[in-house]
Formats: sequence, C-alpha cells, structure tokens
Amino acid sequence: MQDGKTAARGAARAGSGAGASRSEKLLFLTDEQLRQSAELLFFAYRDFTSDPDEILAARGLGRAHHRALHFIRRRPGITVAGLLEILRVTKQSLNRVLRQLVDEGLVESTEGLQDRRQRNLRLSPAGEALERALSEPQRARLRRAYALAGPEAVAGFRQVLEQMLDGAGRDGVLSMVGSDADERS
Amino acid sequence: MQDGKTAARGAARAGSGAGASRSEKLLFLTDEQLRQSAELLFFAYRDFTSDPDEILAARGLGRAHHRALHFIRRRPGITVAGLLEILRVTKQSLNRVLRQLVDEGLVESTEGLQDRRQRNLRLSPAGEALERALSEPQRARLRRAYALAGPEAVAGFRQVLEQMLDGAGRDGVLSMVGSDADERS
DNA sequence: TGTAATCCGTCAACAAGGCTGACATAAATC
DNA sequence: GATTTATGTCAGCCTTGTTGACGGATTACA
Repeated sequence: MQDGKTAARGAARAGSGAGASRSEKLLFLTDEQLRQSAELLFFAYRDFTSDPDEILAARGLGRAHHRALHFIRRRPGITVAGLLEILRVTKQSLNRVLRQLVDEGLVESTEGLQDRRQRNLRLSPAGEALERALSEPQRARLRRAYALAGPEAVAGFRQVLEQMLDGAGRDGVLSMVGSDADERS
Repeated sequence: MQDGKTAARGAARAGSGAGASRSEKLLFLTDEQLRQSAELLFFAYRDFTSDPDEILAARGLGRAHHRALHFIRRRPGITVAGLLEILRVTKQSLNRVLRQLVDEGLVESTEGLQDRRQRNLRLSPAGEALERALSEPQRARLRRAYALAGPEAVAGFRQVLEQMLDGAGRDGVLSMVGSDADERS
C-alpha cells in the first residue's frame, strides 16, 4: 500500500496486533501513517465546516447556532436537557445561543406537555429555511464526495467513523444517526 | 456492528460482483441520509479531538498548541508563513501560540538559512515528547477503528475524506499527507 | 544605490463561544 | 411540606479567533 518516505521513516511496526480475526488482509500501519490519517481528517473536517460560515456571518450567527439548528431539526421537540447532552456544552453556553435563536424567531420553545418544566424545541419555518440553507453546501460536498468515491468507499467511510466513536456514547449516537424514524419531517 | 442498521441504510447498495466500475453503481442518498453522515462525522470528530484535552489542560495549553506541534513535527523546518497557510489563521493568532511554545522550550525557532527574514520551526526533544503524548490516544483510536473496520473500509474512509477536500487545496493537502492510499483519476 | 516589497513580531481592541459559580423560579416528586 | 428537577440568568473568566496599525530586518528590484 504505502511506502516511499513514509515507510522509510517509520520502520517501527504497527502496534495493532489483535490477530487477523476480522480480515485475512492485515493492516500494517505505522504511527506516521496514522498521523497522516489524522491530518486528512483534520483538513476534511475543516473544509466541511467552513461551508456555512458566510451565511452564518451574514446573519450575525456562528457555528454554535448551526449545531443547535441541526439537532433541533433532527429531533423536533427535543428538550433543553436533551440538546445539552448531545452538544456536551454547559447550559449557560447553550442558553446564550438558544436565546438568540428564539429571539430571532428561528426556534420555537414550548412548554412540555407531560412535564411543564421542560421546553420542547422545534424550528420555525424561518428556522427550517435557514438550517436548510446552511446545510445544503455540506450535503452537496458529501454527495459529490460519495459519488466520486463510490458505494464501497462510502460504506467503509461510515464503518470507520462508527468505530471511532467513544464506546460510551456509541449506541446513543448510532440510534440517533440510524433512526429512520425522523424521516417524517 | 459493520452492518445491521447501517448496511440497511443504503450505503451498501453494492450488490453487483460484476466488473461494473464504481462510478456506475448508483448511490441513492436522500438529504436525510446525508444529514446522518454529517452527524456521524460530527460525533466522530468530536470524540477524536477530545482525546488529548486533559494532557493539554494539565500544561496550560489548548488545541491550538496541539495543532501547531503536530504540523511542525510533520514538517520540520517549516516557516511561519508555511504554518499560517496550513492552519489558516492570522499571524497574530498563530504568534500568540508560537510564542508560548518557544518560551516553554517546546519549539525551536531558528533564522532561515537562505532567507534570514524567515524562521525555521522545529520541535525540541521536549516538544517531540509532548506531541507524541498528545497524539498517542488519537492514533490508538484510529488503530482500533481501522482494525475493527478492516482494510477495505479504511481505504474507503480515506477515499471519501480526500474527495471531501476543497478542490483548491486538495493537491497541497494530499502531497502533505502522502496520499497513496488510492489513485484518484 | 536607493526604494519597495516581504517576513516576522507585537500592541491594542474586540468577538465568539467555551467554562465555573451562584442564584431564582416553577413544576414535579416524595 | 420539603426536596429534587428543568430551566433561565447574571457575572466573570479563558482560549482562540479577528482587524488594524506599526516597526525592524532583510531581500528584491529599478
């Protein structure tokens, strides 16, 4: 697979023993090769997240707002606590963002039905429109990359990403990512 | 974990064993499915970058320092301008980080040989040690994910990431990350 | 040779978006 | 009735990004 300066540099063997249980083909990955993967991930994610920035800036919002809009759209009716758990930020930090979104009429916050202490969050039509505009360049980027790389590559891409998740939250993430239940938009 | 809900999702629509080129196999991806990919990428990257944080915090440093250490290690002798281009931040922002690293003896800044206006940056032994400690949990995460997902998945992972890069900087990035995991075009 | 451009460093001010701590209120629970 | 829970909010701090301005050293050029 790889050689050249890379292989010359890390004559050190890959530390991943584990035997060839999963596949007959072994992966010999030097630390340097793993660093290259980390770097690739860094650049890809940087480019990916850079897409919506101009739109956000034009409205005086930031990435934190985009994240909130994204997850509220994906889980309409989510509570503040639920959003806190997903985003892993403090309630003070989230509240600052949420307040702006509500004030600008992008997010609707309604009293919980069973528990009136809670707030159920959902996007207003304007919020939906903005979220769509923000995420469209990202979807276009993924669509294009997927088309160029092909179905097997896409399957591998998703498999590796899933395995990279923290074990603790993996089930939660995968159930969310994998739930076709929210196709009802 | 390799399949189940994920495979059912449509990433794996690659049934044909014939010689059909990968671009001929169609990908039917709804916007909702693309959003799921974006979400998965978000969670994976979040977990990935969370690894070194405790070590950094213990030394009073942040992620910006880790990024600088990483790229200086990968390109020893890089100039300030080169690092600026990679990180895409302002020189004032980078300088603040770089100054700390030099002050703490983690980075060595020497006068350029051909052009004495430039500074050539490299890690000191202490800087190498810190960078290694910071990146080790990330490499371990990748090693494990790669081993579990298998070689084909790894190849697909890298292919998709490469296709996600901005066209403008793709060549530069790929030459830096030593791309030979696949042959695009 | 003199002038302009370049590379780097720095000061100042500011903003986004994290954080902790403290406190308040309404509603649910025990 | 007392306590816990869900949420909101004030105040202040930190990191890391931004603009704008300026200066010194060095190189490139007319």
